[in-house]
Amino acid sequence: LTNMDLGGVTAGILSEWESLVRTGEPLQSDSPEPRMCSSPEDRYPEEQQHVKGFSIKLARTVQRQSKSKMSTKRRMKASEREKMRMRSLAEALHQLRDYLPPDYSKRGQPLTKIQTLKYTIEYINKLSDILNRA
DNA sequence: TAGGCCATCTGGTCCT
DNA sequence: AGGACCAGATGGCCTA
Repeated sequence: LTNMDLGGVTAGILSEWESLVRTGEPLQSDSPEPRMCSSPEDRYPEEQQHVKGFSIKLARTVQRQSKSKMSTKRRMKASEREKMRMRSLAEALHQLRDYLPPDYSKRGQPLTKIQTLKYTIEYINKLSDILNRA
C-alpha cells in the first residue's frame, strides 16, 4: 500500500462523500464486482434460509415457548424484523469491505466482520494522516 | 475434530 | 403497545 495508492483512493472516497452529502443518497461502490467475498444472499440462498430457519425455529419454539410473554404472532414479527436488521448490518459490512484495499486480505479470503471493522479503523487513520500532512 | 465465523431466534430494555 | 436495539444461546458450515 503506497502513498500513491492512498492518494488515489482518498480522492475517490472524498468525491463520493461529497456526492453523498449533496444528494443524501447512500454510498454506492463503483467497483464492478465484490472483490473477494460473497454477499449474505450468496451465502444463504432464499430456499436454504427457509429450510434452515424452519428447523431451528421449530426446535427453539418447542424449547422456550413456555417462557415467552409475547404472543406468538408478535414474537414472529419481531424475529422477522430482527432478521432484516441483521441482514442490513451484514450488507453494510459487505459494502464496507469494498472500500478497503485488497492488501488487507493477505490470504485471499474474505475479511471477517471483526477484521473489516478493525482494518477500516486502521485505514481511516492512515488516510487521516495523509490529509493532515498535506 | 476443534475452533472460528456466521445467521437466526429470543428475552430484556429503552424509546416513541 | 409496538418497534429498535442489544446480548446470549444455538446450530450449521468451513478450515486447519
